[in-house]
Amino acid sequence: MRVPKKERQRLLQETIEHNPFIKDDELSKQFAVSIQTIRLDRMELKIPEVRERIKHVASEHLDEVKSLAMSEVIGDMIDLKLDESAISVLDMEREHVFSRNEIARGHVLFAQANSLAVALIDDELALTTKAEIRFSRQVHLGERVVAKARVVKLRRDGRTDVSVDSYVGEECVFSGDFTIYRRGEEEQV
Amino acid sequence: MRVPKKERQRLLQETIEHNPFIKDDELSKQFAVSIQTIRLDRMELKIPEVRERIKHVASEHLDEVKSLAMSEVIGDMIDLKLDESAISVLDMEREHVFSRNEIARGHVLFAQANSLAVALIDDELALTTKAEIRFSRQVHLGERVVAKARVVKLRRDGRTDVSVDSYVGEECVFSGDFTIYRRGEEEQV
DNA sequence: AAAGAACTTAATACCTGGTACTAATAGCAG
DNA sequence: CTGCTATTAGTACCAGGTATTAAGTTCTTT
Repeated sequence: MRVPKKERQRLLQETIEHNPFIKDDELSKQFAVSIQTIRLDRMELKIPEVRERIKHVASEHLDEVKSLAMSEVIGDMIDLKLDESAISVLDMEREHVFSRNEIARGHVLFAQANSLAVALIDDELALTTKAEIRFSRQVHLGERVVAKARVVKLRRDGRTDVSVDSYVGEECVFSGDFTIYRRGEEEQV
Repeated sequence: MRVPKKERQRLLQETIEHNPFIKDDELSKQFAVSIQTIRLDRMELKIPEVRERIKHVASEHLDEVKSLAMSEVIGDMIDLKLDESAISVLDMEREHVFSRNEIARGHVLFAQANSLAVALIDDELALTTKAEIRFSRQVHLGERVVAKARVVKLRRDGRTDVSVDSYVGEECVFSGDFTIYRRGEEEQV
Protein backbone atom coordinates (compact mmCIF):
# COMPACT_ATOMS: atom_id res chain seq x y z
CA MET A 1 0.00 0.00 0.00
CA ARG A 2 1.27 3.44 -0.96
CA VAL A 3 -0.48 5.00 1.98
CA PRO A 4 -3.02 3.36 4.25
CA LYS A 5 -6.66 3.68 3.30
CA LYS A 6 -7.70 5.71 6.31
CA GLU A 7 -4.95 8.21 5.79
CA ARG A 8 -5.71 8.48 2.10
CA GLN A 9 -9.38 9.11 2.82
CA ARG A 10 -8.51 11.78 5.34
CA LEU A 11 -6.30 13.52 2.81
CA LEU A 12 -8.91 13.06 0.12
CA GLN A 13 -11.50 14.78 2.23
CA GLU A 14 -9.17 17.67 2.93
CA THR A 15 -8.09 17.98 -0.66
CA ILE A 16 -11.64 18.14 -1.93
CA GLU A 17 -12.68 20.50 0.80
CA HIS A 18 -10.05 23.00 -0.15
CA ASN A 19 -10.51 22.49 -3.90
CA PRO A 20 -14.03 21.29 -4.66
CA PHE A 21 -13.36 21.58 -8.41
CA ILE A 22 -10.95 18.66 -8.58
CA LYS A 23 -12.00 15.70 -10.76
CA ASP A 24 -11.68 12.01 -9.96
CA ASP A 25 -8.95 11.38 -12.49
CA GLU A 26 -6.86 14.21 -11.07
CA LEU A 27 -7.33 12.79 -7.61
CA SER A 28 -6.39 9.32 -8.76
CA LYS A 29 -3.11 10.66 -10.12
CA GLN A 30 -2.45 12.65 -7.00
CA PHE A 31 -2.91 9.65 -4.74
CA ALA A 32 -1.47 7.15 -7.20
CA VAL A 33 -4.46 4.86 -7.03
CA SER A 34 -7.01 3.88 -9.65
CA ILE A 35 -10.01 6.00 -10.39
CA GLN A 36 -12.25 3.27 -8.99
CA THR A 37 -10.58 3.51 -5.64
CA ILE A 38 -11.18 7.23 -5.56
CA ARG A 39 -14.83 6.57 -6.31
CA LEU A 40 -15.14 3.98 -3.58
CA ASP A 41 -13.53 6.43 -1.20
CA ARG A 42 -15.91 9.19 -2.18
CA MET A 43 -18.84 6.85 -1.64
CA GLU A 44 -17.68 5.83 1.78
CA LEU A 45 -17.10 9.45 2.71
CA LYS A 46 -20.37 10.46 1.06
CA ILE A 47 -18.65 13.06 -1.08
CA PRO A 48 -20.67 13.83 -4.20
CA GLU A 49 -19.26 14.05 -7.73
CA VAL A 50 -17.46 17.15 -8.90
CA ARG A 51 -20.47 18.67 -10.68
CA GLU A 52 -22.60 18.42 -7.60
CA ARG A 53 -19.85 19.95 -5.52
CA ILE A 54 -19.50 22.85 -7.90
CA LYS A 55 -23.24 23.32 -7.97
CA HIS A 56 -23.26 23.43 -4.21
CA VAL A 57 -20.58 26.10 -4.04
CA ALA A 58 -22.43 28.09 -6.68
CA SER A 59 -25.78 27.91 -4.95
CA GLU A 60 -24.27 29.08 -1.70
CA HIS A 61 -23.08 32.04 -3.68
CA LEU A 62 -26.54 32.70 -5.05
CA ASP A 63 -28.01 32.62 -1.57
CA GLU A 64 -25.59 35.31 -0.60
CA VAL A 65 -26.41 37.40 -3.60
CA LYS A 66 -30.08 37.20 -2.79
CA SER A 67 -29.63 38.51 0.73
CA LEU A 68 -27.48 41.30 -0.62
CA ALA A 69 -28.23 43.93 1.98
CA MET A 70 -27.50 41.41 4.69
CA SER A 71 -24.36 39.91 3.25
CA GLU A 72 -22.76 43.29 2.91
CA VAL A 73 -22.75 43.60 6.62
CA ILE A 74 -19.74 42.27 8.41
CA GLY A 75 -21.02 40.06 11.17
CA ASP A 76 -24.52 38.62 11.47
CA MET A 77 -27.35 41.05 11.73
CA ILE A 78 -29.70 39.83 14.40
CA ASP A 79 -32.03 42.78 14.62
CA LEU A 80 -32.89 45.63 12.32
CA LYS A 81 -35.37 48.47 12.55
CA LEU A 82 -34.66 50.65 9.57
CA ASP A 83 -33.81 54.24 10.46
CA GLU A 84 -33.96 53.33 14.11
CA SER A 85 -31.62 50.69 15.42
CA ALA A 86 -29.73 47.53 14.51
CA ILE A 87 -27.65 44.87 16.18
CA SER A 88 -25.01 42.58 14.73
CA VAL A 89 -22.80 39.88 16.15
CA LEU A 90 -19.28 39.03 15.07
CA ASP A 91 -17.16 36.23 16.45
CA MET A 92 -13.47 36.98 16.37
CA GLU A 93 -11.68 34.43 14.25
CA ARG A 94 -8.11 33.99 13.12
CA GLU A 95 -8.42 36.28 10.12
CA HIS A 96 -9.66 39.12 12.29
CA VAL A 97 -6.73 39.27 14.68
CA PHE A 98 -3.05 40.05 14.61
CA SER A 99 -1.25 36.73 14.51
CA ARG A 100 1.39 37.92 16.97
CA ASN A 101 -0.86 38.60 19.88
CA GLU A 102 -4.33 37.47 18.82
CA ILE A 103 -5.79 40.90 19.35
CA ALA A 104 -8.48 42.07 16.96
CA ARG A 105 -7.40 44.51 14.28
CA GLY A 106 -8.98 47.91 14.58
CA HIS A 107 -10.42 47.92 11.12
CA VAL A 108 -12.39 44.76 11.79
CA LEU A 109 -14.30 46.39 14.60
CA PHE A 110 -14.64 49.48 12.47
CA ALA A 111 -15.95 47.42 9.57
CA GLN A 112 -18.58 45.75 11.72
CA ALA A 113 -19.75 49.08 13.11
CA ASN A 114 -19.54 50.92 9.80
CA SER A 115 -21.43 48.36 7.79
CA LEU A 116 -24.06 48.13 10.49
CA ALA A 117 -24.48 51.89 10.42
CA VAL A 118 -24.82 51.84 6.64
CA ALA A 119 -27.28 48.93 6.66
CA LEU A 120 -29.42 50.79 9.13
CA ILE A 121 -30.20 53.48 6.60
CA ASP A 122 -33.43 52.95 4.70
CA ASP A 123 -32.26 54.27 1.34
CA GLU A 124 -30.79 53.19 -1.97
CA LEU A 125 -27.45 54.78 -1.40
CA ALA A 126 -25.81 55.15 1.97
CA LEU A 127 -22.17 56.12 2.44
CA THR A 128 -20.11 57.07 5.42
CA THR A 129 -18.77 60.61 5.23
CA LYS A 130 -17.27 61.05 8.67
CA ALA A 131 -16.59 59.02 11.77
CA GLU A 132 -15.13 59.47 15.19
CA ILE A 133 -14.21 56.28 16.88
CA ARG A 134 -12.71 55.06 20.13
CA PHE A 135 -11.35 51.64 20.92
CA SER A 136 -11.84 51.25 24.63
CA ARG A 137 -10.64 47.71 25.23
CA GLN A 138 -8.72 45.05 23.36
CA VAL A 139 -10.75 42.27 21.83
CA HIS A 140 -9.22 38.82 21.65
CA LEU A 141 -9.52 35.82 19.42
CA GLY A 142 -12.66 33.86 20.24
CA GLU A 143 -14.58 36.70 21.81
CA ARG A 144 -18.02 37.63 20.55
CA VAL A 145 -18.60 41.26 19.72
CA VAL A 146 -22.12 42.61 19.75
CA ALA A 147 -22.50 45.92 17.95
CA LYS A 148 -25.51 48.10 18.65
CA ALA A 149 -26.28 50.95 16.33
CA ARG A 150 -28.90 53.62 16.75
CA VAL A 151 -29.89 56.65 14.76
CA VAL A 152 -29.16 59.79 16.72
CA LYS A 153 -30.29 62.45 14.33
CA LEU A 154 -31.94 62.53 10.90
CA ARG A 155 -30.81 65.77 9.30
CA ARG A 156 -32.55 67.69 6.58
CA ASP A 157 -29.62 67.70 4.20
CA GLY A 158 -29.63 63.94 3.76
CA ARG A 159 -27.18 63.13 6.47
CA THR A 160 -27.87 60.87 9.37
CA ASP A 161 -25.94 60.59 12.58
CA VAL A 162 -25.58 57.05 13.79
CA SER A 163 -23.96 56.01 17.01
CA VAL A 164 -22.55 52.52 17.39
CA ASP A 165 -21.36 50.85 20.58
CA SER A 166 -19.81 47.42 20.53
CA TYR A 167 -19.64 45.11 23.51
CA VAL A 168 -17.97 41.94 24.64
CA GLY A 169 -20.31 40.78 27.34
CA GLU A 170 -21.01 43.82 29.49
CA GLU A 171 -17.88 45.66 28.50
CA CYS A 172 -17.84 48.33 25.87
CA VAL A 173 -14.93 47.70 23.52
CA PHE A 174 -15.62 50.16 20.76
CA SER A 175 -17.75 53.17 20.16
CA GLY A 176 -18.16 55.38 17.17
CA ASP A 177 -20.17 58.29 15.88
CA PHE A 178 -20.82 58.03 12.18
CA THR A 179 -22.26 60.51 9.78
CA ILE A 180 -23.91 58.71 6.90
CA TYR A 181 -24.82 60.31 3.64
CA ARG A 182 -27.83 59.00 1.84
CA ARG A 183 -29.68 59.02 -1.50
CA GLY A 184 -27.97 61.15 -4.21
CA GLU A 185 -24.83 60.08 -6.06
CA GLU A 186 -22.78 63.24 -5.67
CA GLU A 187 -20.82 63.01 -2.50
CA GLN A 188 -18.68 60.76 -0.39
CA VAL A 189 -17.47 57.23 0.07
CA MET B 1 -43.99 32.12 -34.76
CA ARG B 2 -44.79 32.04 -31.09
CA VAL B 3 -42.65 35.07 -30.41
CA PRO B 4 -40.16 36.73 -32.73
CA LYS B 5 -36.61 35.47 -32.57
CA LYS B 6 -35.11 38.70 -31.32
CA GLU B 7 -37.56 38.97 -28.50
CA ARG B 8 -37.03 35.35 -27.54
CA GLN B 9 -33.28 35.82 -27.42
CA ARG B 10 -33.63 38.90 -25.26
CA LEU B 11 -35.81 36.98 -22.83
CA LEU B 12 -33.47 34.02 -22.97
CA GLN B 13 -30.55 36.17 -21.97
CA GLU B 14 -32.48 37.64 -19.07
CA THR B 15 -33.79 34.29 -17.94
CA ILE B 16 -30.34 32.74 -17.86
CA GLU B 17 -28.84 35.76 -16.19
CA HIS B 18 -31.24 35.56 -13.33
CA ASN B 19 -31.12 31.77 -13.12
CA PRO B 20 -27.81 30.45 -14.47
CA PHE B 21 -28.75 26.92 -13.36
CA ILE B 22 -31.49 26.44 -15.94
CA LYS B 23 -30.96 23.64 -18.47
CA ASP B 24 -31.62 23.74 -22.21
CA ASP B 25 -34.59 21.40 -22.04
CA GLU B 26 -36.21 23.53 -19.37
CA LEU B 27 -35.64 26.59 -21.51
CA SER B 28 -37.07 24.87 -24.55
CA LYS B 29 -40.26 24.10 -22.63
CA GLN B 30 -40.45 27.60 -21.27
CA PHE B 31 -40.19 29.19 -24.70
CA ALA B 32 -42.08 26.41 -26.49
CA VAL B 33 -39.37 25.84 -29.06
CA SER B 34 -37.14 22.88 -29.71
CA ILE B 35 -33.98 22.29 -27.78
CA GLN B 36 -31.97 22.92 -30.94
CA THR B 37 -33.39 26.38 -31.24
CA ILE B 38 -32.32 27.12 -27.71
CA ARG B 39 -28.85 25.92 -28.52
CA LEU B 40 -28.64 28.02 -31.64
CA ASP B 41 -29.77 30.99 -29.60
CA ARG B 42 -27.15 30.36 -26.94
CA MET B 43 -24.50 30.14 -29.62
CA GLU B 44 -25.52 33.39 -31.22
CA LEU B 45 -25.57 35.05 -27.83
CA LYS B 46 -22.34 33.32 -26.81
CA ILE B 47 -23.90 31.92 -23.67
CA PRO B 48 -22.03 28.83 -22.45
CA GLU B 49 -23.66 25.59 -21.38
CA VAL B 50 -25.19 25.20 -17.96
CA ARG B 51 -22.21 23.45 -16.35
CA GLU B 52 -19.86 26.22 -17.41
CA ARG B 53 -22.26 28.82 -16.11
CA ILE B 54 -22.49 27.09 -12.76
CA LYS B 55 -18.74 26.73 -12.60
CA HIS B 56 -18.39 30.42 -13.25
CA VAL B 57 -20.75 31.36 -10.45
CA ALA B 58 -18.93 28.99 -8.11
CA SER B 59 -15.48 30.30 -8.88
CA GLU B 60 -16.58 33.86 -8.29
CA HIS B 61 -17.67 32.70 -4.90
CA LEU B 62 -14.28 31.19 -4.14
CA ASP B 63 -12.58 34.44 -5.10
CA GLU B 64 -14.70 36.29 -2.64
CA VAL B 65 -14.02 33.94 0.18
CA LYS B 66 -10.33 34.37 -0.34
CA SER B 67 -10.38 38.13 -0.46
CA LEU B 68 -12.84 38.49 2.37
CA ALA B 69 -10.16 37.35 4.73
CA MET B 70 -9.12 40.95 5.25
CA SER B 71 -5.95 39.76 6.84
CA GLU B 72 -2.54 41.34 6.77
CA VAL B 73 -1.75 44.82 5.57
CA ILE B 74 -4.38 46.09 3.25
CA GLY B 75 -2.73 47.48 0.15
CA ASP B 76 0.93 47.26 -0.84
CA MET B 77 3.39 49.17 1.24
CA ILE B 78 5.75 50.98 -1.11
CA ASP B 79 7.64 53.12 1.34
CA LEU B 80 8.27 52.96 5.06
CA LYS B 81 10.37 55.04 7.41
CA LEU B 82 9.57 53.76 10.87
CA ASP B 83 8.15 56.35 13.20
CA GLU B 84 8.20 58.87 10.36
CA SER B 85 6.14 58.13 7.29
CA ALA B 86 4.76 55.39 5.10
CA ILE B 87 2.93 55.00 1.80
CA SER B 88 0.72 52.21 0.54
CA VAL B 89 -1.20 51.59 -2.65
CA LEU B 90 -4.51 49.78 -3.01
CA ASP B 91 -6.34 49.09 -6.26
CA MET B 92 -10.07 48.96 -5.86
CA GLU B 93 -11.39 45.60 -6.93
CA ARG B 94 -14.80 43.97 -6.92
CA GLU B 95 -14.58 42.77 -3.35
CA HIS B 96 -13.87 46.26 -2.09
CA VAL B 97 -16.93 47.93 -3.51
CA PHE B 98 -20.68 47.79 -3.10
CA SER B 99 -21.94 45.64 -5.94
CA ARG B 100 -24.90 47.93 -6.49
CA ASN B 101 -23.00 51.04 -7.41
CA GLU B 102 -19.34 50.04 -7.52
CA ILE B 103 -18.39 52.57 -4.88
CA ALA B 104 -15.74 51.57 -2.36
CA ARG B 105 -16.96 50.57 1.08
CA GLY B 106 -15.86 52.95 3.79
CA HIS B 107 -14.21 50.31 5.89
CA VAL B 108 -11.88 49.37 3.06
CA LEU B 109 -10.39 52.85 2.94
CA PHE B 110 -10.33 52.87 6.71
CA ALA B 111 -8.58 49.52 6.76
CA GLN B 112 -5.89 50.70 4.37
CA ALA B 113 -5.22 53.82 6.40
CA ASN B 114 -5.45 52.10 9.76
CA SER B 115 -3.14 49.25 8.91
CA LEU B 116 -0.67 51.69 7.43
CA ALA B 117 -0.73 53.80 10.58
CA VAL B 118 -0.16 50.72 12.72
CA ALA B 119 2.64 49.43 10.49
CA LEU B 120 4.37 52.76 10.80
CA ILE B 121 4.95 52.29 14.51
CA ASP B 122 8.34 50.88 15.42
CA ASP B 123 7.24 48.68 18.30
CA GLU B 124 6.13 45.17 19.15
CA LEU B 125 2.59 46.12 19.90
CA ALA B 126 0.68 48.87 18.17
CA LEU B 127 -3.04 49.33 18.43
CA THR B 128 -5.42 52.03 17.35
CA THR B 129 -7.20 53.67 20.26
CA LYS B 130 -8.94 56.54 18.54
CA ALA B 131 -9.57 57.88 15.11
CA GLU B 132 -11.29 60.74 13.42
CA ILE B 133 -11.89 60.22 9.77
CA ARG B 134 -13.44 62.00 6.83
CA PHE B 135 -14.41 60.56 3.48
CA SER B 136 -14.10 63.46 1.08
CA ARG B 137 -14.86 61.82 -2.27
CA GLN B 138 -16.31 58.56 -3.53
CA VAL B 139 -13.82 56.02 -4.77
CA HIS B 140 -14.88 53.78 -7.64
CA LEU B 141 -14.05 50.32 -8.85
CA GLY B 142 -10.73 50.30 -10.68
CA GLU B 143 -9.28 53.41 -9.06
CA ARG B 144 -5.92 53.31 -7.34
CA VAL B 145 -5.77 54.75 -3.85
CA VAL B 146 -2.45 55.96 -2.50
CA ALA B 147 -2.41 56.39 1.28
CA LYS B 148 0.25 58.57 2.88
CA ALA B 149 0.79 58.35 6.61
CA ARG B 150 3.01 60.53 8.75
CA VAL B 151 3.70 60.73 12.44
CA VAL B 152 2.46 64.00 13.84
CA LYS B 153 3.36 63.66 17.46
CA LEU B 154 5.21 61.13 19.60
CA ARG B 155 3.80 61.45 23.07
CA ARG B 156 5.42 60.53 26.34
CA ASP B 157 2.65 58.22 27.47
CA GLY B 158 3.19 55.76 24.67
CA ARG B 159 0.71 57.18 22.25
CA THR B 160 1.50 58.40 18.80
CA ASP B 161 -0.58 60.62 16.61
CA VAL B 162 -0.56 59.59 12.99
CA SER B 163 -2.23 61.43 10.19
CA VAL B 164 -3.19 59.61 6.99
CA ASP B 165 -4.35 61.14 3.73
CA SER B 166 -5.44 58.98 0.82
CA TYR B 167 -5.50 60.12 -2.77
CA VAL B 168 -6.80 59.07 -6.13
CA GLY B 169 -4.48 60.96 -8.45
CA GLU B 170 -4.34 64.51 -7.10
CA GLU B 171 -7.61 64.30 -5.28
CA CYS B 172 -7.84 63.63 -1.59
CA VAL B 173 -10.49 60.97 -0.99
CA PHE B 174 -9.97 60.17 2.65
CA SER B 175 -8.19 61.63 5.61
CA GLY B 176 -7.90 60.46 9.16
CA ASP B 177 -6.19 61.30 12.43
CA PHE B 178 -5.28 58.20 14.36
CA THR B 179 -4.03 57.80 17.87
CA ILE B 180 -1.96 54.65 18.15
CA TYR B 181 -1.09 53.00 21.40
CA ARG B 182 2.20 51.16 21.58
CA ARG B 183 4.14 48.62 23.65
CA GLY B 184 2.24 47.39 26.77
CA GLU B 185 -0.69 44.96 26.66
CA GLU B 186 -3.13 46.76 28.92
CA GLU B 187 -5.15 49.02 26.77
CA GLN B 188 -6.97 49.23 23.50
CA VAL B 189 -7.63 47.48 20.25
C1' DA C 1 1.85 -21.94 4.20
C1' DA C 2 -3.18 -21.74 3.26
C1' DA C 3 -7.56 -19.53 3.92
C1' DG C 4 -10.22 -15.65 4.34
C1' DA C 5 -11.21 -10.92 4.67
C1' DA C 6 -10.20 -6.41 3.20
C1' DC C 7 -8.75 -3.63 -0.29
C1' DT C 8 -7.85 -2.39 -5.13
C1' DT C 9 -8.38 -2.56 -9.97
C1' DA C 10 -10.75 -3.68 -14.31
C1' DA C 11 -14.50 -3.90 -17.46
C1' DT C 12 -18.83 -2.82 -19.05
C1' DA C 13 -23.43 -0.73 -19.51
C1' DC C 14 -25.76 3.35 -18.78
C1' DC C 15 -26.81 8.48 -17.55
C1' DT C 16 -26.95 13.71 -18.17
C1' DG C 17 -26.24 17.65 -20.54
C1' DG C 18 -24.18 18.97 -23.50
C1' DT C 19 -21.05 20.00 -28.69
C1' DA C 20 -20.70 19.68 -33.64
C1' DC C 21 -22.52 18.76 -37.74
C1' DT C 22 -25.86 17.55 -41.52
C1' DA C 23 -30.19 17.51 -43.30
C1' DA C 24 -34.97 18.11 -43.58
C1' DT C 25 -39.02 21.05 -43.05
C1' DA C 26 -42.05 25.32 -42.14
C1' DG C 27 -43.45 29.87 -43.09
C1' DC C 28 -43.46 33.73 -45.47
C1' DA C 29 -41.97 37.54 -49.10
C1' DG C 30 -41.45 38.76 -53.50
C1' DC D 1 -43.01 28.96 -57.47
C1' DT D 2 -38.48 30.35 -55.78
C1' DG D 3 -35.59 31.73 -52.25
C1' DC D 4 -34.57 32.82 -47.70
C1' DT D 5 -34.70 32.57 -42.83
C1' DA D 6 -36.02 30.16 -38.91
C1' DT D 7 -36.84 25.95 -36.89
C1' DT D 8 -36.64 21.15 -36.03
C1' DA D 9 -34.70 16.43 -36.35
C1' DG D 10 -31.21 13.14 -36.22
C1' DT D 11 -26.77 11.30 -35.51
C1' DA D 12 -22.10 10.83 -33.72
C1' DC D 13 -19.36 12.03 -30.03
C1' DC D 14 -17.63 13.89 -25.36
C1' DA D 15 -16.82 14.56 -20.18
C1' DG D 16 -17.52 13.00 -15.91
C1' DG D 17 -19.68 10.57 -13.80
C1' DT D 18 -23.14 6.07 -11.47
C1' DA D 19 -23.83 1.23 -10.76
C1' DT D 20 -22.60 -3.36 -10.96
C1' DT D 21 -20.00 -7.58 -11.51
C1' DA D 22 -15.81 -9.78 -11.52
C1' DA D 23 -11.14 -10.42 -10.98
C1' DG D 24 -6.90 -9.61 -8.80
C1' DT D 25 -3.82 -8.24 -4.77
C1' DT D 26 -2.47 -7.69 -0.08
C1' DC D 27 -2.66 -8.45 4.71
C1' DT D 28 -3.73 -11.08 8.44
C1' DT D 29 -4.76 -14.84 11.07
C1' DT D 30 -4.78 -19.26 12.08
